[in-house]
Amino acid sequence: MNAAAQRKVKVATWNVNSVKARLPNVLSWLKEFAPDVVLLQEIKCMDDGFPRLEIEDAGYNIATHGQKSYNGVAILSKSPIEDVERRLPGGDADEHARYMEGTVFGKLRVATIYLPNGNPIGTEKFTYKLAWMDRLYKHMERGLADGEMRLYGGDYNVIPTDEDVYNARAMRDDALMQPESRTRFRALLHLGLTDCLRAFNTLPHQYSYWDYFAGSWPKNNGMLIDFLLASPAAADALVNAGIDREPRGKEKASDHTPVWSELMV
DNA sequence: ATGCCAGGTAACACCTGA
Repeated sequence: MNAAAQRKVKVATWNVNSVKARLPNVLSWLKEFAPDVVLLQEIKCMDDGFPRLEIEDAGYNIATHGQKSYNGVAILSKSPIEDVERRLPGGDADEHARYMEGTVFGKLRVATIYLPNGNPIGTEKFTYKLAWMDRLYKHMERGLADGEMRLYGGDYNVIPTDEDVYNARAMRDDALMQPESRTRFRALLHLGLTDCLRAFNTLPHQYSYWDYFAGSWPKNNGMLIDFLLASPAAADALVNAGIDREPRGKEKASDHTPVWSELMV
């Protein structure tokens, strides 16, 4: 346990599906939910297109790893963001902006992850997903060796079990459900990581994503694909976790909603 | 079985997403 715990820090991960299109939603959520650290995915803009001034005015420091049109990740923090690293090692030809990490509150190492979707299966997209997960495994294995407090948050694009989706049968050929994807996700946990949500909520059918079409949100036809994974030191400091469904019900909502946890740092 | 909606880019159509 962290005997010197001093401050409760609320960390959230949220795939916003374009930070520009979502700016009013993001700003109102930052004000209402008041997270200390936010891990964003799918900002869908380059670094110089990020709405930096508006989010700084809300009280956050910002680090971005942007890309034109697709992907892109960011870290927001009420503390300075130190020692930022923007590449997931091992993919020399990989130009996708899907990973970034930095240190917040002087001691908590956080990563924002936009794991490849991988559909359709049987194509190079699925091969890329699996290779990316293997790279993530190796990087986490190295990172966890120092025993520090780490949180790996993001859109993992994996449905871990059939109880994490509204209709497993309808999704059985989806890349998010394949044994190869699930095995690799479990392998990350077997490194010693704790799924923050599941430390506090073991109910089935807890969702973080709902399709835009076919009335998925009002019918609660969702899936759980966004996670905060804690290193042992961070897991020891956890005090709460959950899913904030409010943003998904707003006008012009992202198809994902924030997953959050609180820990003593 | 299905990208049914949404965003970006570009250009009035196509790509990507999960």
